[in-house]
Amino acid sequence: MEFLTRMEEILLLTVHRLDPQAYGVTIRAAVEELLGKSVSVGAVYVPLDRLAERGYLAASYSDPTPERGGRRKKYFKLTQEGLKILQETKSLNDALWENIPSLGSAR
Amino acid sequence: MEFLTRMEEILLLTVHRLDPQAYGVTIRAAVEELLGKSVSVGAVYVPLDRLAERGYLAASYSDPTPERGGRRKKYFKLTQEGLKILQETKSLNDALWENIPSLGSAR
DNA sequence: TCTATTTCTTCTATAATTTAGAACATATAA
DNA sequence: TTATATGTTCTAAATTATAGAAGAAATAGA
Repeated sequence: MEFLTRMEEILLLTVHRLDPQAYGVTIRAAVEELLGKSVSVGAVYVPLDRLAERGYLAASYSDPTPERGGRRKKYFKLTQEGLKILQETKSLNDALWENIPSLGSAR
Repeated sequence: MEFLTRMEEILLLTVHRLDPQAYGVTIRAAVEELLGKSVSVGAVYVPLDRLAERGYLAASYSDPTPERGGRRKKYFKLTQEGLKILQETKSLNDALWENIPSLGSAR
């Protein structure tokens, strides 16, 4: 099975969660909140574009909005392929963590 | 939070699961079974050594065994640090996948 | 108007990680 | 003493992640 890197998993899930408000800035903010640390612009935009190239995300540009600095945004959305790979990733995760009692959640 | 790459997660969990029989060959076989595909020697040994360098795994060499080709083995075991980072990884995973109902397991 | 400021994306160089597989070492079998 | 099996080490190449400068386009305010 072809598997996602961790950053790819994080980004796909974040896009899914933010839908339909997922674009660079909101995605980056959500990832920073999740990880509890700052993340560079490149650390988000570069892999996002790669995920789109691979067909896991579809990108579309919005019109500019009438706000100061309101440039057009590049919105991302999961494709069917993206959903599929996420499901496979979940299966892998479940298999990986199955029967690991001694690591009970330490949230 | 410092987080594990996916391969690191897979390897730490595999070592944990195989304990006390975790050495290169058994680890590689387990990973191949998990992923359902063949994995090169380097893809396993290189990151294993890095995990040991970082203190997440402890390595120790066994004596050779009286079998044809029975060379000494390099056994790996999780350290306290390794357990800790796995627990943190589990927390991250739980947070990531929380409230993603539409991706119900597709095992 | 024209300059400042804001929002957002693109670009690109570097670092880090993964991967493949050749090379090497050493054990028993024949 | 040569063949074969089991294991690890080494290293070059490919892939991925990261930082952050640069660029583009919008409104605000003088």
